[in-house]
Formats: sequence, structure tokens, C-alpha cells
Amino acid sequence: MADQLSRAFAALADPTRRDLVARLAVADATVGDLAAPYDVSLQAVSKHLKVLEEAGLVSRSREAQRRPVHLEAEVFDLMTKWIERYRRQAEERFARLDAVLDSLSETGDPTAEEGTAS
Amino acid sequence: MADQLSRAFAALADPTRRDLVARLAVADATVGDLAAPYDVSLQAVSKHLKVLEEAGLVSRSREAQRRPVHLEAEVFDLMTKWIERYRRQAEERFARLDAVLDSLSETGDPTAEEGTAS
DNA sequence: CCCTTTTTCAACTGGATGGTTGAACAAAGG
DNA sequence: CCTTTGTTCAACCATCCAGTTGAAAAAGGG
Repeated sequence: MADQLSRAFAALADPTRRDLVARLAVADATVGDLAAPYDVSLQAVSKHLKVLEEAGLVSRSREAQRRPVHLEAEVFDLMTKWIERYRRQAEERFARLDAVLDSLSETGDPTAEEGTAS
Repeated sequence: MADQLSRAFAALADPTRRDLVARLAVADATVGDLAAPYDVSLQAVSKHLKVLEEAGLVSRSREAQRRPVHLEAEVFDLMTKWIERYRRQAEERFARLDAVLDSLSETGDPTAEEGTAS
């Protein structure tokens, strides 16, 4: 799973990680702070943050012993752009309501151009 | 992984499934059509479509022996709304941070000249 | 220097996932 | 009927992933 988009989607597929993102949107926080509300070990949360970091969704700095976690907006943009592109395409096709289904079984024509099928 | 958002993000974490979505945005297609370009088995593609279907991203109808696959826009909306909510929140916070950095005087010490005030 | 706090690393475990092959089911069509 | 076409089911395998516990590293503070 090399590419960033795959890592980002996979990172947000976990409810705990989405919750971490939601809380980081409010304020930066340390690993300990973030782990407190959950009933899993601190190490587990540290792993979740590593996944988010490798996806480029968060970054970490250093401040004494602490490692404050900060949300990075850029990759979120990547994701919405990807999703919106195809959602829009699908909706436009839905709006046209052309006779795509007719062309599927015969003539092998990949691009049906029936305009006024109704 | 019960909830829809988790299933949707997980579904799009796979490059093959994202490619399927991209192609389905152009036109509905059958499993066989969709499987053709890849060098994996048709059963593997069928499994991918099942994942997309259980995430609510596609639906399938019946047409003779074929099962045309159709993209559903609704869950894509759910995803973008989730992402955009926190991205916006994070960006607003970032904008406020800039404002704070402009007026550096803060927290007790009025002669705050620590740091590289370049 | 030890000691404390905060975080990460290492090794292990159970369960999900993506892939395979082979058989079965569903719906025409000879 | 039996065959052909399109799709799914079942069983299996390798790998990945989220969780655990225990030890170690990093950075200050007494």
C-alpha cells in the first residue's frame, strides 16, 4: 500500500483514528492526552498516531518529553478532491439519465450516445 | 467495523477498488467488463465489488445473467462532509494561530524576546 | 547521578483481508 | 435437455492490522 491516498483512506477507516482526528481539529494534543479517554493502552494510541502520521494527516513536534500532535489539512484536500471528482461525474450521468443500460447487451458499443431515449 | 463511514473509507483504501469507482463514474458496467483490464481473477474483482456494495458505494441490479454495477453518490457525500468538517476546523485554527504569531506578547512576561524573533 | 515522566520499540496473538482454484448457481439459447 | 455465459460460493493461504505486555529510549528535575 504505497501511495498516499491509500494510506489516508485506510487511516480514516478506523473509528478510533477518526475520533483522534476530530479531537485534533479542536486543539493539538500529546499522546497521553489523546489516549486518556479510551480504554485501550497508550501504546495502541501511539500506533494509531503513527498510522495517521505516515498517511500525512498529522505531524509531530517535540516539546520536552512530549510529542504534541498537529493536524495537517493538505492530505484531507487530496481525499476530498478525489471523492468529489467521481461523485460529480456520477451525478452528472445520473442527471442525464441516458440509455446506457440498452447499450450493454448489444453491439459492443462502449459509448452509447442515445440522447432522447424517452 | 460496523459503521458505514468505516466501511466506505476502508473500501476506498484499495487502489483497485478506487480504479473500479473511477471507471464506474463513467458508465455502469458488468463484473466481467470491470475485471477485464486487471490481471487478477474475476472472483477477486467480484469480491472487491462486494466490498464496495457493502459500503454503499455501488449497487447492483439484474439484467439476464449479468449484474450491472452502478455508482451511488450518497455515501461519497457522507465522506466529504466528514472530511471537510475537520479540515475546515483545522484550517480556521491555523488561521487564528497566524494572528497570534503576529502579536507575540502573551502569558506574563512582557519582554518576551526568547525565540528567533527574525 | 538517580528518578520520574512521556513516548516508543519489540515480540506475540487473534482476526480481517486480498489473492488463489474449483465447484455451483442463474439465466438464456440451441 | 444440455451447453454456454456470467457471476458467486467455499475452502484455503499469506499477509496485514489492532490489540496486548514488557522493556527501553528521550528529556528534565530532585
